[in-house]
Amino acid sequence: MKQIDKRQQLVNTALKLFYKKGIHAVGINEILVESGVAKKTLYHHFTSKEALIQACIAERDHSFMTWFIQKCNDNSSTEIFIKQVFDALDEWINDKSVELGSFSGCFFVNSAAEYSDHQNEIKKLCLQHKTHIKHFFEQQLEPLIPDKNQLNSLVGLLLLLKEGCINCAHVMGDKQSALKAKALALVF
Amino acid sequence: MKQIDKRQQLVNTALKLFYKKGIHAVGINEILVESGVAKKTLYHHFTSKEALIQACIAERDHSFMTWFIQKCNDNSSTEIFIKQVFDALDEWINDKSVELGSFSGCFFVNSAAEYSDHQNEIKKLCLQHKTHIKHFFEQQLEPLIPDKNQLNSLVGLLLLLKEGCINCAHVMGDKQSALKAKALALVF
DNA sequence: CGCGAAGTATACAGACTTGTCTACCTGGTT
DNA sequence: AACCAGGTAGACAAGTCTGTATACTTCGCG
Repeated sequence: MKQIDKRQQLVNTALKLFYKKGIHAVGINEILVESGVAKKTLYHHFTSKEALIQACIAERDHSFMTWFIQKCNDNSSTEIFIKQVFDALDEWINDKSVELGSFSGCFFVNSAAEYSDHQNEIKKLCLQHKTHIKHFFEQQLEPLIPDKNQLNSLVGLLLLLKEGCINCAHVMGDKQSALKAKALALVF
Repeated sequence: MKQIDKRQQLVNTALKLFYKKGIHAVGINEILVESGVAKKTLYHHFTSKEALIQACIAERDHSFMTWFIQKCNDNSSTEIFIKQVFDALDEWINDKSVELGSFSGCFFVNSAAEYSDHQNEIKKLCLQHKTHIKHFFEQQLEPLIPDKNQLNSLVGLLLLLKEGCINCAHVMGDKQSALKAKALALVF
């Protein structure tokens, strides 16, 4: 760690640009200019653009999960938990959570759409993030809902509404979608 | 119209490739080879790649709406209508509707993610498709639900669940998401 | 003091991109 | 019979992309 870790600087800049414009639309030179880092340094830390992309996805997975878990830490009742989940999503959608950057839909959905091959490493990493979310829901709700079937169907509902409101907000511009989703989730 | 309309041939091939791989990932030469059309012919029908992309989005909007409206034509009760909607989505997700091509998520969500500028023509066309869907829902349910508030909240629910199940199926690989969404929608 | 890791700056190779241009072919209409 | 819109094939211009190479600088540590 010299002054500011150049590797981290590259990942942060690349992630910001990839998230905003899409992966294929952003070239390496743009990332270099924006971050103020030399090309040699990039290829010192990463073997290729592909490796940089994978590091960005890992970074986003980590920072998103950290943020989300911290926002939804109270699982004293299902009602409280559900409220936390969609209030957090509402904050994200309406740019009230600085750590996630300007809202531009789900980075993993956007990125997965740019790769067709299901064996592709990037596509697999995107899917992995979604299972992280699912596991988190299951882990938090397990103590509250003893019946396995009931648990699974609530987790399924939450995932469906989460994906739904993120996409309605992104492509339809409905910035209240998370609050609508919350109201629906609370009716069970 | 000579034998087979070359313009249509180009749009069909380009749409298939854009949908599968993403817009930026597909070059014009790939479209030419795949469709067996000469470059001169492409630039005879379209001023640029951008114009071809726009034609593809218009084509997808048209073919998707035609298919969807035909699948959801019975609005004798809200229950029947909701069942039709999610059964149609289930067919699409599980590749039982040939006219939509191999399922790869929502073409409009995928495409919109590749453009950052909200003034971009392509992004606007993607948003337009989503309003077409919304208007269709409103138009079909209006005679069945006299109360405006109730109508709006049901339309909102359907849009949320529709986007949700499409994305869960695409990025999480949950091919039963449409049936789950149907069950939830029917509880109101 | 000197070494080596990490950095800057930039030229360059080689492949790929969009879009233009020339030269030629084909089939229907007047 | 002659014309011409619409087609093929492919070379080419001009630019962009990733990744490599060269030459120089800075800084912490033994």
